Amino acid sequence: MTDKMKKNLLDFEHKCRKAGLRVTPQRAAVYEVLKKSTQHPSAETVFQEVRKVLPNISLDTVNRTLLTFQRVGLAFIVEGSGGPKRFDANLNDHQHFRCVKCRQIIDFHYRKFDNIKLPPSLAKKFKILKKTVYVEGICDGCLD
Amino acid sequence: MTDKMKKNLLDFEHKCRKAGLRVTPQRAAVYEVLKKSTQHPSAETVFQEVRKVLPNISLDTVNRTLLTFQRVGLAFIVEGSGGPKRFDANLNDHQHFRCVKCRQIIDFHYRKFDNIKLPPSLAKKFKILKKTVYVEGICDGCLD
DNA sequence: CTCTGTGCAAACACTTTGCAGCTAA
DNA sequence: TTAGCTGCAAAGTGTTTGCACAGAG
Repeated sequence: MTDKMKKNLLDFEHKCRKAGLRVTPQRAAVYEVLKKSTQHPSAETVFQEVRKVLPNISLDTVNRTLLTFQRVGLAFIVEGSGGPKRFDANLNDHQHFRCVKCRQIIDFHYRKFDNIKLPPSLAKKFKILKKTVYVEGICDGCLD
Repeated sequence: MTDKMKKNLLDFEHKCRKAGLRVTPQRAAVYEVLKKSTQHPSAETVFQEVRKVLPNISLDTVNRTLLTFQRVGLAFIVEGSGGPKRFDANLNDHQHFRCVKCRQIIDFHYRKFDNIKLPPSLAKKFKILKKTVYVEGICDGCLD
């Protein structure tokens, strides 16, 4: 085990205790993989990777661990992922607000967001098809 | 049938022909529902609604119709929806670029995006938890 | 020792595919 | 007439849940 891994483990243990979670080899391994990854992996991808270290871990554990991490703030779920596809016939320029409670998506339109300037490095490297501002929160109906 | 519905139907027929699609009652009904909705419905939600007009339509047809609409540009799939959950342990400020071909998500960080100002009407009405810029396109690896 | 976390299996939700019959053009 | 579309059924992918046992505290 490298020094860096030891340090990460200590850091992880501290974060777990703060959240009232038990420190298990499975959780440590999942956290290691997630920290190292820059690809925003799905549960399946994390599972494949963690298996190299803990061959007996189950996909369910990975799933639950990731959800637990998200619950206590050790990880995020990438905006909008999971759940069914959502469709939109509004072809006009607009932005989306998503309520994390009722999963409703509410359109809004703010003129200043219509022509966002991307960093040149990005615009040069990739073919850009769509750029928008995405907002997440709790809607008025769910606030009560 | 109201005048507005007639007009929409004509508009829809025109768009279909331009895309080389046949005009079927199912497609017209799905399009009607999607146009009217401001909620970015899932296939299931559209299905429930369309059923009131065409009781015999199947969920599969709704699914395929929505995908067809997206293919020919009559509708969009809301960013990131569908597919498995994606996780992220990067707690620092950053933005996401998603490749529509390989579904990879690439982080980028542009300082100007760190403190986006939302329209006051939105900030007043909802509890905002997260705001970010979201970019979709084709990554360098998929461009060849 | 106790109670949380894990692994397994089954159920569930959403999507996709293959095929036979129907229908818009 | 005929290519494209629909409905049904089955299979595929991803997620969730219930339960018995194991292991962290």
